[in-house]
Amino acid sequence: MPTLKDIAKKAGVAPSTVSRVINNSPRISEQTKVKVKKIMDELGYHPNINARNLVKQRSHNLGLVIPYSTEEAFADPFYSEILRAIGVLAHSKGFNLLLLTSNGEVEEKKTVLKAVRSKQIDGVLLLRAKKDDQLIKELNTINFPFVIVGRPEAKDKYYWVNNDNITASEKVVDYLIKKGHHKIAIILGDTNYTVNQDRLSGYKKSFIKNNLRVKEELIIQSAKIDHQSIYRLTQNIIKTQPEITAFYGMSDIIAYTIIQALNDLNLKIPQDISIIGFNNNPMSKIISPPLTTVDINTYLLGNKATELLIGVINKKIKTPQNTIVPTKLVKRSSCQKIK
Amino acid sequence: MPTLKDIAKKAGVAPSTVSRVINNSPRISEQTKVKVKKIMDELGYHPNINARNLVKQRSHNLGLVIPYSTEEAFADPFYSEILRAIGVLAHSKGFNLLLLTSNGEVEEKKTVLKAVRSKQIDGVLLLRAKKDDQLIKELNTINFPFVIVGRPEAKDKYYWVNNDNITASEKVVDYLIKKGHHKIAIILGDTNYTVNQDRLSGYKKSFIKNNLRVKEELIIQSAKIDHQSIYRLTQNIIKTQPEITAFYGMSDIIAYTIIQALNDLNLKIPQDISIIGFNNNPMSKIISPPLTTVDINTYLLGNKATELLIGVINKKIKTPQNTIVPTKLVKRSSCQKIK
DNA sequence: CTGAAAGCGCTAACAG
DNA sequence: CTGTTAGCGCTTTCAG
Repeated sequence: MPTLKDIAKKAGVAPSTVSRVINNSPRISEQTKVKVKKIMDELGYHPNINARNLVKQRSHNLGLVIPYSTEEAFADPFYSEILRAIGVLAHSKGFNLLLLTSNGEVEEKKTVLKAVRSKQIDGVLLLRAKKDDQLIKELNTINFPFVIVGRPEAKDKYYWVNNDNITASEKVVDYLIKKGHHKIAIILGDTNYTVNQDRLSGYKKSFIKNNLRVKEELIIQSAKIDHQSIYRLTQNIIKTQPEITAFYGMSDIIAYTIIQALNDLNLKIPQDISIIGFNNNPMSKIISPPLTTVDINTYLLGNKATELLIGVINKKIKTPQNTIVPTKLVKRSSCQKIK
Repeated sequence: MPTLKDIAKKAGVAPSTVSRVINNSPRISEQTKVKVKKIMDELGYHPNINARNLVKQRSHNLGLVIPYSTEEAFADPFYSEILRAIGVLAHSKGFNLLLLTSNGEVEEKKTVLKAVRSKQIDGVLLLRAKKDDQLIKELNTINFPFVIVGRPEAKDKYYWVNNDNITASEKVVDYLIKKGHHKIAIILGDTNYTVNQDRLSGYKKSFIKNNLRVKEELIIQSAKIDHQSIYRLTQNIIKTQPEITAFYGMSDIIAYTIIQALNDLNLKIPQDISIIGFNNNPMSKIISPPLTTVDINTYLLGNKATELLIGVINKKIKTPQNTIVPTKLVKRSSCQKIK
């Protein structure tokens, strides 16, 4: 494998000249540029990226933090989709993606900080925001570029991209209420995640706005959101509170399980009970009945976050800012009017 | 940010000693090791990975090639799941994952080879195998470590991990035939991918073995496997050939769409038509009716492939070999006996 | 426009 | 067991 020096020697120029050709420096004659390029092609030369990173102190890698790879979380198509969006933009801007996987909060922090300190990445994309997030705090104190997909607690201290989950969730419930539903059960995951907090706030806001009482017994929080847990919770609550007319799942994945749990009790959707989800996974239009849900524009979320991060890395963007990606209620046939 | 030299100076030892401490060299006294480590902690030292990579000519990064990020492909939970498996093992062995995304065959090859030649990765994991695969050939001629998840055309030239798709597919069809189905439509994607070739072979083998004629008009191949395409194809074929009693989708994702397309024609699954899929996505047990499918053990597929690749990288494994991961027919309620 | 030379931060002989 | 030293392959002043 030839090095820059080999090229220089063969071309009869100095290494610095070759370097200038590689980096497309303007102060170089067209003639030598062509000559050097030809020899690079001949010898099949490719710059060693580690050498470059070492002197430039820059890796052109973006670190990607996905919630600890529990089976459930990772299986959510939300991550596939946002990964795709991030990948496309990063690639077009000359950045690679480094997946920072881990299986626990402590290990996650370690893994990320190691990549940061060892200069393996130029910035971090955090695909989640939670209460009292140690990783966020640490990255902030060392002043390392990072962007959060989600809402951090300190809204104007960080760079972030998010939906307006509160309003979107409020509209979901407005929609159900307008259809005559008053007993709406909501099932959500760990409220340490701000996304769950916000969607719950929206739920409550709608009730209050519509002069209805928020019934705590209809709010089902569960740290575990695997299939089995949700399945059981759903069946329990519908048995103890058969007056429920609608279920609101905090993600489409959760909604799917709710549907199955109810079907297995011989309840028909939407005739007996209405269901609504959140995220608009590709699957949601396919299942039966097609699921009414909120499109959160996952692709744009990833795209904007990546753009923002690259801006911060390149110091084009210097003050904390955020982008709100619009959402849209997608009405399908899993909800029905109550007489 | 302190460097190795800073540590050496402060500790009053040579740089090489510090290096030995970092690399856990045995020929070093416990005493100095403790002393140096203390100072590393004090100054918050972390080795610069680019410098290390440069001298070691090793990056400890695994390149990951996912089929061109078309919306459809990436949304398949198969990729989330295998990514998780790969991530877990890679991480435990001290490797990071570099996502090599692209949007087209030519660009893909470029992206991967650039990462290879610039020494950014130590090995490549290919999550697909296709006919006349240029990337595979190129990686092979430059003798770069890579492992294929899938069956390459030249079976004993490469390192690969796969299911026995032919046999598994044959058993799928055996199962349907045993239930009395003779008119079984199969819907599959691009047959340039060996996975599709194999699953089709299995389909044919079963028919022949059972002394039934393979009807070409029941084999529906489509390069595009997005929702809309499959939906239309399904409705077309059932209209033109209403004698079909079962559909076999080459992936669960395809099967979901088939179900919807048939439901929309007021056909009941499994009463009117039986459906079977392949892959056993997490969703498949949740939808209604729960889908009969083949569990391909995605996690093990990823795990074995990663293990193999790391073995090749570390030169523990030197001759082409392959692993077959077992599959299992998962019987659920989307298939029914014909009278 | 081009060259010489120093150095990014680390490892690996080789000596001792 | 530890120190000295010469690079790994590239970029970047500084001269010219």
